[in-house]
Amino acid sequence: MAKRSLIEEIRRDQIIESAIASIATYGYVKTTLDQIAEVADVSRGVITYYFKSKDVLLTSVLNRILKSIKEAIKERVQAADSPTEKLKEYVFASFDHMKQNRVYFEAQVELWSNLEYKKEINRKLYEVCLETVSELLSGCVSTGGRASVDIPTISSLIQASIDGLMIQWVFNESLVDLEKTRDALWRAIQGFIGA
Amino acid sequence: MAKRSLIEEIRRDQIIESAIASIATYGYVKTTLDQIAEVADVSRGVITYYFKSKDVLLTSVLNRILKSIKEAIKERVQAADSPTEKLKEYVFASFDHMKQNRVYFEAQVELWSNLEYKKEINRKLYEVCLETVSELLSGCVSTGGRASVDIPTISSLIQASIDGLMIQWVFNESLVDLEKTRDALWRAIQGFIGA
Amino acid sequence: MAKRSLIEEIRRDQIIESAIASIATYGYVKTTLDQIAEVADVSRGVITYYFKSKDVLLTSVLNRILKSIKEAIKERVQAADSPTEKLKEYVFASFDHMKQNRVYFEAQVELWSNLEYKKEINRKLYEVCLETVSELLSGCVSTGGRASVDIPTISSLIQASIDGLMIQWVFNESLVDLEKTRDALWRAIQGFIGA
Amino acid sequence: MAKRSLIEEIRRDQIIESAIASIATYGYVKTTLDQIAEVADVSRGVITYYFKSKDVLLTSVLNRILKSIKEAIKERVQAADSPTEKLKEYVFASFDHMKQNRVYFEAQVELWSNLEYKKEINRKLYEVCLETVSELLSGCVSTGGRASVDIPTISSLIQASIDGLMIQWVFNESLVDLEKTRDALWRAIQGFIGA
DNA sequence: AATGAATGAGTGTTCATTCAT
DNA sequence: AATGAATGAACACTCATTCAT
Repeated sequence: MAKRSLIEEIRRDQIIESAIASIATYGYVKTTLDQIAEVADVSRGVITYYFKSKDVLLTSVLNRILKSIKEAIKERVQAADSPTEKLKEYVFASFDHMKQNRVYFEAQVELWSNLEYKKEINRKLYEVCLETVSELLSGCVSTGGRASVDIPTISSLIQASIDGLMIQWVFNESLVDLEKTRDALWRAIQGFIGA
Repeated sequence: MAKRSLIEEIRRDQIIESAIASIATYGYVKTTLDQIAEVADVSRGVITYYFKSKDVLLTSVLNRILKSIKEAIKERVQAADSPTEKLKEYVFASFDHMKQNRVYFEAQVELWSNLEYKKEINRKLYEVCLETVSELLSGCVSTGGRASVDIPTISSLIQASIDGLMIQWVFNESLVDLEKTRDALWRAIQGFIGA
Repeated sequence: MAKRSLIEEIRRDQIIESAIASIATYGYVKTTLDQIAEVADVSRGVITYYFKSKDVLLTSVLNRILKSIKEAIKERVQAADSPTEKLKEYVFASFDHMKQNRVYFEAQVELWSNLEYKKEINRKLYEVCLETVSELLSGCVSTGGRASVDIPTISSLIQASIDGLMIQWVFNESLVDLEKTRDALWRAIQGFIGA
Repeated sequence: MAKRSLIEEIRRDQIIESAIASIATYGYVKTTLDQIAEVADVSRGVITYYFKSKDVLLTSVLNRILKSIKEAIKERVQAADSPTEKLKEYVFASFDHMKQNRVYFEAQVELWSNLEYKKEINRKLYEVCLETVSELLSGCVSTGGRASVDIPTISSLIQASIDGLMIQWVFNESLVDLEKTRDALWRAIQGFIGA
C-alpha cells in the first residue's frame, strides 16, 4: 500500500466513519455518496478523490467494522490466563463490543446483503471466528474438559448464538437483554465443556 | 382481499417465486424488475400489471417467506403430544424447513436490510417467534421442568441459535452441519429445562 | 363512413361523453384510457374496440364539442329575423351555450394544447367562426350600418371577446359575470356598427 | 432564495429558455427532458441537476413567462402621465409584448392546460391583471370619464379581448391583424369611458 | 360484441463516476 | 488537495396498444 500522508489518513477515517453513520441511520439503500459527503461535511468530490469507487469505500467500511471486532476480542482473549478464561473473554468481549459500538453492528447487518463481495468477506470472517472459537474450545477440552466434545459443532453453535442475539438486538433493542443472554450462553458453554 | 381469478393467482405466484429466486441468486441489489421478468419468463409489464409497485411485490415476497416458515413450524408443533415434544418439534421443524427451502432463507437475509418496511415486519416476526418459544418453554417448565428457568432469556437464546446457524449456513453451506448443531442445540435446551 | 348499428352509436356516445367528463374533471394529462373506461363504466377493451386509437377518440371528442357549439349558435341565428338580430343572437347564443355546457368548455381548453392535430382543428374552427361573424357583420353594415366598419378587424375583436371571457370563466367561474359582460360586449358592437 | 453562483444562473436561464422554445415548437406533450436537453445542447443530467423535478422546471418556466409580461407592462404604465394614457399603455404594451415574444405566448397557451398547479397560477395572474385594469379604469373614470361605467365588467371585457386576440394570433398568426384590432379595442374602450 | 391479460416503448428520476479547474 | 459541474447508464413506472378468447 502506498505511503499516505497524515491528512490523507484523517480524511479517509472521516469518510469511513461518516459512511458507517449514514448506513446505520438511513440504511444502505439511502446511503449515497452525496449523503455520506453531507454527513462528513466535505464536498462530494472528496470521496471519489480518496476512494476509487463506492465499492472500494464500502469494502473499507466493512473491513473497519470487522477489524474493530477482531481487535476488541483479540486483546481481551490474549490478556486472559487460562483456556477457559480465554473462551469466556471471547464471549464476554463480543457482547461488550456490541453494546459499545451499536452503530457498527447496525451497519454490518445492512452490509451483509448489499456489498458486492460481501459473501467473500463474510465467509472469511466466519471462518476466522469459528477457527478462533475452535482453538479456544480445544484449549479448554485438552486442559480438563470433557474429551467427547464435538468441537466444530459447538463452535458453530457458540458463534451462532452470539450472532443471533446481535441480530435480535439490532432489530429491536428492547427485545433482548444482552447481559442475561450472555450469562445463559456462558452457562450452556460450561455445560458443553463439562467445566 | 378482492376476489381474484385463477390466472391472476397463478401469475402472482409465478412472479413472487421468480423474485425470490432472483434475490437468492443475484442478490437484492441486482434484482430489478427486468431481472425478475426474465427469470419468470414474462414481459416486464406483467409485473407492474399484477403488482402496483416494486415495494408491494417485495412485501409480498417477504410475507410469502415468513408465512411459509410459520406454517411449516406451526403444523408440526400442533401435531406433537407433550410440551417437551412440542418444543423439540419447533426446533427440529425450523432446521428441516431451512434445508428444504434454502432459497427462501437466502432471500430472507437479503431482504433483511433492504425492504423499506423491513424493520416493522422483521420486528413483528421476532416478537411472534419469541412469543411462541416462550409459550412452549413455559409448557415444559410447568410440566416438570426446572422452575427457575428464565423464560425470556432462554427463549431469546434458543431463537438466536437457530437464526445464527441459519446465517452461517446461508453464507457458507459447507461451514456448518445442520444436523449436528441442531442436536447440540437440543441437548443444551434439555439442559436448561432440566429434562 | 360505414353504417353503424344503434348500440354502436350508443357506446360511442357514452365513451365520448365520459372522455369529456374526465378531461374536464381531471385534466387532459390524467385522462388515460383506463380513466375514461372507469368513468364510462365499461371495460378497458371497449374503448379501443370502438376507437382505433386515443388520438381518434380525442378528435371525436373535440369534434363533438365544436359541433355542439356550432349547432347551438346556428339554430338561433337562423331563427332571427333582421341582420342585427342575427348578430345579436350569435353573441347571446355563444354565452348561453357556455353556461349550459361548462364541462364542454373546460374540456375544450384542455384540448387546445394537447391534441396532436389541435392546430389544424382549432385553426379551422376559428376560420369558420370569424367567417360567420364577418357575414353577419356585413349584413348589418349593408342594411343601414356605418359603411366604414373594418369588418375583419371587428369580427376578430368580437370573437376574441367571447373566447377571452370564456377562458376567464373557465379558469375562475366567480371572476366574471357572463350576463353583464355579454351586454357590455353587445353595446360595444352596437357602437361599432353605428346602430 | 439561496445564493447561486453565476454559472448556475446561466445554466438555469439556458434550460428555462430551451424549455420554452421546446414547448412553443413541439408542444407540451412532446417536451420531454430529453427534448429540452437537446434544444439546450446539454446532457439530460444537467436538467435534473439544476431542477429538482420536471414540475419545478415547468413552474419556473411559467413564472418566467408571467414575470416577463408583468414587467413589460408595468414599466410602460408607470411611465405614462395621465390615467387615460396609463390605460392606453396597458393595452398597447400588452400587444407589443405579444409581438416581441411570440414564443412566450405559444408556450403559455400550452401550459394553460398542463401544469399541475396551473389553475392556481393562472387564476392568480387573472386576478392581478383584472385588478390592474380595474385600477387604471377607475383612474380614467374619476378624472373626467363617464361616472356610470361598470368597472369590473369593462375590465373583464378589456382583458378578455386582449387574451382572445392573443389566442387567435397564437393559433394562426395570419388570421388576425394585431395593430388594427388593438386600435379598434382602444376605440371601444374610449367609447366606454366616454373620453 | 366485449374483455382484460400482456406487451414494451417512452419518461422522469437517481446516482456513481469523470474531469476541468 | 479539493471542488462541484456535468454526464449517462440504469431504474421503476405509466400507459396506449395488441390480441387471444
